Amino acid sequence: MNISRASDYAIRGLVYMAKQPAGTVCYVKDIAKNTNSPASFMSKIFQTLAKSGIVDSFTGTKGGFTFNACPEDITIKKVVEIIDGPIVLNRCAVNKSSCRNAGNCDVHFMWADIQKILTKALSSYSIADFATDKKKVSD
Amino acid sequence: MNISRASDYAIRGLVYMAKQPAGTVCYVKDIAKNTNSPASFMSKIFQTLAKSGIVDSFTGTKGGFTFNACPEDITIKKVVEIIDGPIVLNRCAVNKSSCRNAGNCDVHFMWADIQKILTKALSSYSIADFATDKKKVSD
DNA sequence: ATAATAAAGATAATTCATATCTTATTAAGA
DNA sequence: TCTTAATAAGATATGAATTATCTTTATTAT
Repeated sequence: MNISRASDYAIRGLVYMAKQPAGTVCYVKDIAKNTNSPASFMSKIFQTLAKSGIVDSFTGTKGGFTFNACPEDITIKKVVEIIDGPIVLNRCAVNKSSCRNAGNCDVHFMWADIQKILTKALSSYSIADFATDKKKVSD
Repeated sequence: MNISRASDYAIRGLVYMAKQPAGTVCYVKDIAKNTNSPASFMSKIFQTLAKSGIVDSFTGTKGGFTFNACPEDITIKKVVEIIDGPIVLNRCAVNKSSCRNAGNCDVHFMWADIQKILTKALSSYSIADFATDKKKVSD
């Protein structure tokens, strides 16, 4: 019941990028350093982000990644789904037919309900919410 | 971002028990059969449930497990926490000090917020909600 | 004494998370 | 043009957690 380190790093990495002037080419090395994450792992994560299209990648010297979307449009749900795959709280949450207890599953409705609540919450935040220092909240 | 098989089995097992007359001694064998789950795994799960106190266990012939609480009091959150441990969406969700980016963590507030929403949803359902056939919802 | 049950512990299989290593690509400079 | 350094892409490896299974022991009703 948690997001992966990879999703956490991806979110932090995208927030870092969104804080730079639009169009800035960022190196994994710098993204990793500024987010306290392992560079080699971050590299893998940004490969996945690039495949999804929300960042662009450029290989070779002076290559790197650029943010390829409006930070407002990139919700936390979207990032988590790109990295961890679809959010499925329980295997029977999606549809009853994929459930082992098909046709007689007591809990299907509950998981569908809770999942809806969770995904709504994840959709209510975007990368843009963290891209300015204004947003800081004290403990 | 999902509950474990173990939690799923635990919930189904407890629902099965709650459907029996109060005080009924249930065998793991029967619980497993009626929930389409592996008996040996279910056995382990019920050991954990017994340790937590929400079921009682009796060894020996005619031994088994009894439901040791009001099904209304056993929320889904409680079961998941007994089996999977505390619900922590992201390691920095609990408190900022446990976060690698302590003192400068953009996303702490978000995870604390989403976690609160999720745990509230998990607390809004209890085993009792599924212990009668009245509750059935069509797809 | 026997059979039925759970408890406890050991082990195994599989999957997933978390990386690291090697290769390909490119820009820039010699 | 050739070499080098910097970079991402892709392949591989490690380790931990999940999901079991199996075996032995303890307990108890018959």
